[in-house]
Amino acid sequence: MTTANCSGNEELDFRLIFGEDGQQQSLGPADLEPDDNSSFYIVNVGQPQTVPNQPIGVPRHGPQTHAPLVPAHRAYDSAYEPQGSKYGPSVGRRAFECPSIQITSISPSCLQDMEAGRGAGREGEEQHLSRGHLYLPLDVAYRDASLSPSPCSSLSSRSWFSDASSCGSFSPAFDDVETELNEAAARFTLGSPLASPADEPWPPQPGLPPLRPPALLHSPRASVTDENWLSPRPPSRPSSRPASPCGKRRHSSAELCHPGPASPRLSPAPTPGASPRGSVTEDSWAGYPSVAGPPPFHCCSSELDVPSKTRKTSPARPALCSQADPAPEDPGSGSPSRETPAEDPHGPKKDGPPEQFLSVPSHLTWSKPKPGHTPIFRASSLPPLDWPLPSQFGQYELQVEVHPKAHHRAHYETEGSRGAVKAASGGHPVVKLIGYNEKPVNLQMFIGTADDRYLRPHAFYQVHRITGKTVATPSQEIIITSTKVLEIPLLPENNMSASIDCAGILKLRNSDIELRKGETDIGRKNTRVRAVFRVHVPQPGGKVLSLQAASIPVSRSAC
DNA sequence: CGAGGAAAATTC
DNA sequence: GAATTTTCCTCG
Repeated sequence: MTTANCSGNEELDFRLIFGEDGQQQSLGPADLEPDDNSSFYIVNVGQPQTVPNQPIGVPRHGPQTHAPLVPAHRAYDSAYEPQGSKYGPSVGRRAFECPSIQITSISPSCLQDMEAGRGAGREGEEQHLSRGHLYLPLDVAYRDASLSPSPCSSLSSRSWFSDASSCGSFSPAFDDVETELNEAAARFTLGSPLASPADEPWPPQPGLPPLRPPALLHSPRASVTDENWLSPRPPSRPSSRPASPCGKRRHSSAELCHPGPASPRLSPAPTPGASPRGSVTEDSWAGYPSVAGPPPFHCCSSELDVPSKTRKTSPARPALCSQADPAPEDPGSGSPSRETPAEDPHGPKKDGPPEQFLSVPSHLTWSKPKPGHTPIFRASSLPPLDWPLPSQFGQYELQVEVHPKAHHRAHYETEGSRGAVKAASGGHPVVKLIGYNEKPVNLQMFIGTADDRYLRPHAFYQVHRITGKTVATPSQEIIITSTKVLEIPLLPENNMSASIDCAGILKLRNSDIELRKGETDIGRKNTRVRAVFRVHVPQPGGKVLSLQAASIPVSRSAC
């Protein structure tokens, strides 16, 4: 059957192959290209693509336009795939909650069954998933078991699957860069909450490899969206402290996006019955259905499965607001990957988010940049935020010229902003793109883990856009696979350099994030973060060169 | 708004 | 009970 071996953290060996006859076949890099004649596919390998950073002024279109706002991070869980899913039906990218590879051998008849089972409870699904399917329930327990809390960088639960290096086996397939890299990722990243099967044609469009039938991808349960963001937060701190920030005098900027009292992003949702967890985490964001309207919050959740561990304080939690700030400024910098609800026709649908399968974190397969890998992507298919990228490639280099101070106190939603991250020198961090000076490009920034082995969006922290007279650098917030990303223009006239004086750090409550379905990291003592910068440099042929640079670790992000 | 500090609440 | 996390208060 399907086998996914994770030997140690360093070595990950995937052997997932099954033919129609049920015989195991070996899967090699070359096998990454789905064969129409074969009925097996690897689903949800990799992460949803983020939208490429396009030159300022150029509106982005793409996968990331869905508007879910959730705390960033977890790219792996963010189901997200190139918009339009031209590669096939969109499967919730979060098809799998845990790292795994699902191989499915689907026959036409089988598809029907599955289709029938779609929408049914898990039980029903399991029935349909027989041979050739590795079915991994999303049960939280599953992840917990593997969870290895590692305070510092949230390697924690994920450490088991380990470092990217472990995925070497798949890497080769992507060595061919621009050619197949994106396609492969797109094809194998089937799960995308954004595009629900319902919206996507099935079978896949002609010419495209058949993908897993919607049924397999669909989770009977609430979509990621519902479960996370939309869910109201469980009341916590019954006692003296009022639950949510609502009653408090201070509100985070996030509130701007939130209609209600709840904080903008993570605050509890007002709607009763919603899931207790709803946090702004990445999961939730990604799953947030695109609603017309800027604020991708979710105020209501259908998710009933409420973790026992909940915070009593806030009745509901506000969803992360991707565009809390419309970012009036820098209109021209159209962010490619903006996940504005309105922009994402394929945004996550409530009905669509598949969560019944454990997803295979992208890092599993592409954790670390490999020497031979070319960080060139199609503009329409940018690498996920947790995808390792080099800081330098050829003549280009993204460099953090001035690093932030080693210490910064992040603010909670319940507090006012604590200002932008500063540099040790007293100024602000400075990032520069070397080797390119042709036209403006967007510099993306998000808060990542301090984990040296696996840099990815931090589950407990989000970048926070600072505005005001003290801020000279224009910026705008976008949400990419549930991670808040700040976009700052790098202009030729400024030597493609930018002073990051507009980025603060928002601390999400541990309880909110940890309760998130699928979340395995723990927040306690996980207080080190890094500012991660990315830039997508336009290349001939509609491709972009993606570079990434991270700052030194910043600790005590929360006080 | 941006900080710094401290009390209150949680966790371990 | 100690360590941490969160929230509340104050001040400039």
